[in-house]
Amino acid sequence: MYRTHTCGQLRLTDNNSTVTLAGWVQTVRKFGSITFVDLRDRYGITQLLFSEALNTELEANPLGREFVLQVNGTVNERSSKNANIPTGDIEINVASFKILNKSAVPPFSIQDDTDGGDELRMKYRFLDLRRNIVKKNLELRYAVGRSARNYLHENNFLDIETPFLIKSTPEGARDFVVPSRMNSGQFYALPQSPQTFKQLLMVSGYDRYYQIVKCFRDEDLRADRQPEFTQIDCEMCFVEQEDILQMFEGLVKRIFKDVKNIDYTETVQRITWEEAMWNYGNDKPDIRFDIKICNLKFPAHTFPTKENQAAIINGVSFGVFDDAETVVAISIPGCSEYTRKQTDELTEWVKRPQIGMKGLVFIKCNTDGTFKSSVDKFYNEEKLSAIATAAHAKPGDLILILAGAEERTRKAISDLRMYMADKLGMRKPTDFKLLWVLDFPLFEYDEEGNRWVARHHPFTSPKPNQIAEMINNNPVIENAAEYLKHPYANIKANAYDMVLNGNEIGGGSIRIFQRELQEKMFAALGMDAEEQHHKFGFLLGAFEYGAPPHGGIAFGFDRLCSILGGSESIRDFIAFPKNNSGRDVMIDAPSTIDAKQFEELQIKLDLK
RNA sequence: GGAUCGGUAGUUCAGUUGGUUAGAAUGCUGCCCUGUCACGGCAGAGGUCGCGGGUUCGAGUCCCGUCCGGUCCGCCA
Repeated sequence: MYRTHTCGQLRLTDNNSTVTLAGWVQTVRKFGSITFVDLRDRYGITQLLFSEALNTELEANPLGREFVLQVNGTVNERSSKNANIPTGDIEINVASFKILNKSAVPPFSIQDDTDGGDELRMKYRFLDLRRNIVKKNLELRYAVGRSARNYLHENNFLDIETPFLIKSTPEGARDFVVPSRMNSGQFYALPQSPQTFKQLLMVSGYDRYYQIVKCFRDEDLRADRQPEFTQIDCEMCFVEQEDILQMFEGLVKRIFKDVKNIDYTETVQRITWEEAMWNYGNDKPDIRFDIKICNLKFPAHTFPTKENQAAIINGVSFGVFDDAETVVAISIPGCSEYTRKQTDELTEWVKRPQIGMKGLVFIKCNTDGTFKSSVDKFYNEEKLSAIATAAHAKPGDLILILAGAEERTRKAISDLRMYMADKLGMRKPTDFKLLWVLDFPLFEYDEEGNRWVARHHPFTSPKPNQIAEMINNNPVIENAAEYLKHPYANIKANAYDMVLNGNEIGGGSIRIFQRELQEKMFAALGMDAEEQHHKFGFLLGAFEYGAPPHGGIAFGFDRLCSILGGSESIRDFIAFPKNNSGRDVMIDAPSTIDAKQFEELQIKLDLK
């Protein structure tokens, strides 16, 4: 037997018992003829005492960091206790020991505050995973998965596996492709999601399906994006949007309870996509802090249901605003005393190429009720006061105003809003605020191809009252400049995103289940009948055989874990992640394959 | 495809206006130490300054190219 207890197990109540422990040497502290060793395993650290009697043997078999050690000895109460660790009251008085394996000196320290950089930690990920902090993240991941499975199981969902080797249908993201040896010249694709399979399962009558499943997308990476990632993928029959929202609000609340012991009892807020863009400039707003955009001016077509406040800024000859398509403002609480240096810094920030603004207008709403702005030359006290009122600014606030082209400016004010909130500590990682974003546009206009593309995916149904509008209109865009006047531009999707603290953690839709509508959708995306048949004939065919109304949702499992764990990066919640260029630096993948493999695949490499 | 920051000892980093023998901390090695737990003390080893080219009397430092890594934009139905 290698061990009787783990290194996190023994307490004062075990005093005087004889035990055997096995683990890794964390540290060796030598004091002349006695030596302390911290022995570590997954469960904790236990201090070992090698007394004088073992000194000779220890000198003949010196211990180093990360050696695998087995010891036999007696549990003793310590003379000086360590309150920082659960086993701190006791130590093992070692009677005999055995080095089970030696270790090379690790290239970085195996501690919470390691001296290792990211690159090194990834190269030696198997050592990095020994660190408590990474282990905690993987434990959290397991807890989230287990909680989700319990909830879905209790609600009668069935976990069904779907294939990884499937057909390439590059509608959205690029597919990873896999050559087939037995089908020369042909390729499988790895699934971007099990979308069509779960819909076919609905046709088969498995009315509640889920799967915690790997998905693959051959796109560029980010801190929160990996080429292979995991989704909690769900689908249900005989449901409307409201049923889905209820069910999966419940799932996330359950995860909060099980994993973070948070009672998220309030109803999850809901806003439309249009409101999100209007108020936050973003379709996944962080609503933990109450800063909303004031629209001083914007193109009338952008948010047709709202009126803008252009009257306030008009009437003076200020070219920056007059020439801009959009003028937007946010009011930052308590920042009216910003110095010239601080406002200059903000101006520099919005002028960075990634934000791309030409400048920043600010109005300081002084606590004495006066105003001081960077546009005093153009706007008198009365005008500034009107702007402040429109922006819901209070005395002591700092109003930041951006002007420019609609899309860029709206994104910039959204980024600025987040930047200021970060700066002011308004985005606490321990606060959690959920939000449903509803009523997305069904289509987006692709300028390059002068055609419609599906905003969510081509299986998403339009709002029920707009189905006729979709079927009865010709999707062809005849006047590219006025594409917004096309009936399709106003069709809303029966789709929903769940947003947590400014991150999209899940998204889904009620699906199309009628063949005619699905064909119309494919046609709208520019697919002729032949292409439809080639790519999605199996689905259209299945819709002929009693397809029930259905819908679903998929949650980004890695991202959800990282947010619950309070981290920006999903990499620390994945045991073996890829780096920024999609490489696994530990096993050095991807790599070339040998000539024999090419031969078997009947593939000749001809790199450009 | 693009922007930006970085690459100096095993590791994390500093390195001034281009100027003597490139430093610190930590780790590592050796010696000392019977109550430490970030143990302590003394001594020591350890460097192709990512790579290639250029400017210069002289380059870690300036310029060009390139490779690698981080972050972001595009992209991610």
